[in-house]
Amino acid sequence: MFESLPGFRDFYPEDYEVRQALFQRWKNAVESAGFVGYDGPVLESLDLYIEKSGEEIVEQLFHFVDKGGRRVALRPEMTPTLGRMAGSKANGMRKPVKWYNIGDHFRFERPQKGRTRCFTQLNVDILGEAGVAADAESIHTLILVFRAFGLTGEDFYIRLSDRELWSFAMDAWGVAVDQRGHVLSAIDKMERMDRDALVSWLSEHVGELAGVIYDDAKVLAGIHDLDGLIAWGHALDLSPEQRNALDARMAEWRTLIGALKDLGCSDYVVIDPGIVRGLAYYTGFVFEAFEKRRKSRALAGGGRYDNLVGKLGGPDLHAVGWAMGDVTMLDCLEFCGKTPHEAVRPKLFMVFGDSERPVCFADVDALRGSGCRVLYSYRANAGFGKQLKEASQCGCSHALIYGSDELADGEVTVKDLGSGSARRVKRGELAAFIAALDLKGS
RNA sequence: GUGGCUGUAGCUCAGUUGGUUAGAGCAUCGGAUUGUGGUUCCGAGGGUCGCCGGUUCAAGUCCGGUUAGCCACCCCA
Repeated sequence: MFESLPGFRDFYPEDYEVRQALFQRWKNAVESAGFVGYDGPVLESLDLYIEKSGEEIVEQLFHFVDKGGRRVALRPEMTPTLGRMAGSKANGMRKPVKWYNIGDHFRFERPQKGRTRCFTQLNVDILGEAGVAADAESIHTLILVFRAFGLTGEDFYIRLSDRELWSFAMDAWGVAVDQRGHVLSAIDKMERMDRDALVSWLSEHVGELAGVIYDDAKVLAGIHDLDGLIAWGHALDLSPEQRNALDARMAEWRTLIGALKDLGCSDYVVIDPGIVRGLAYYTGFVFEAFEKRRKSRALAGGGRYDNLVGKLGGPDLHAVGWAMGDVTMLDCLEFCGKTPHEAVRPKLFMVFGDSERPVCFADVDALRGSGCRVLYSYRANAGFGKQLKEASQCGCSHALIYGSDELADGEVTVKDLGSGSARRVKRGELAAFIAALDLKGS
């Protein structure tokens, strides 16, 4: 027998049902915030990704040369496609643009916990708004998504940071522009590496500044409140122009935190400059969501990327957005006992004798036509007992019994397979009766 | 890319210092059960013991390689 490729998953019905329920709640939650869906190609030009992340990422992509000689790649993330699509129509679109996508992404890496080679992501982005109103709504929407699964502040939290703060810090330290990426990745590693190892790694790029940077960065990363950030800013050694810019940024911080508070996000958001995110294209506020009771991969991550669309050749377009993966999210929901399931609908099983078959089949057609789920046995001349057994095994909620007694009165017996209770219903009223059944599901 | 652990039925797993024809539970299928299911009982099907090679009279068991899965590292969209 063939097996699935490494890192690719089969979804048998039990898993498929959960997966669809996940997508449904994603969709409902983000649409409630006014986002509309879009999609793009799964296969894109390899250069689209190289443009954004550099040649070295090629080794992590599923890429090949197509029969037309084009270098192409399966999409590893949605943002470049979004940037390309939005960029080409940006001038004609009413702002803000609020789009979401649920789609498969591919990454050729070694599979492990929370990571596969094909994963589904929810991407939620706001384009065309420079102000922090967009950042606030982006974060609020992320929280809406978590809450749509019944998760609370006991289950998850969001760490909020700002790359601009780090830029001011690097101004004060005197870090050269072309070394700033290294400093950011050093900050990203601070939680995992000790001082000696990190300082020695960082000193290869910034020389003897490394020790000062590490110690100052540790201070900033340890600040978790707005007043602390402002006080930290006051102590920075900056030029008058930079001072004005920092003051303006702190005002934006204040606005953002205020908006998040008013939107009911305070219980979930914690200021945490230690988050910087690995991607090169982020420019401002960045955030990541984590489980609260367990160490795990980030459940979602995002931030502002104001330069990406322009870099891809489009007009300058402000942007903020985030992505959430299906693998880590389902893992989290299972841990929290909140695995989603689709709404329970009545599932009917037709039970009939051979001579009642024509009448029964007419109702099968009619009920299916009105949207009911209707099953029946393929077995010929099976007794009512056999058919009811099959009904139970199929997970049906109700059996519709077409017996000669019932049909003589123009009725059928509707039997609730959960409680065992039964009642007669006129054939003509079946669809309405079924529609009125209220099944309590999870 | 590096390392650790693990591969026996659809699933979860037994399988003794190497020794007849590799087992159990669950699941599946059939029957008991021809107008009322779930329970119970009986029966059946289902295996290249991941794969290749080696040692041995003899390998599911020991050795080497390989492959896959899980986990950690690396890296992170």
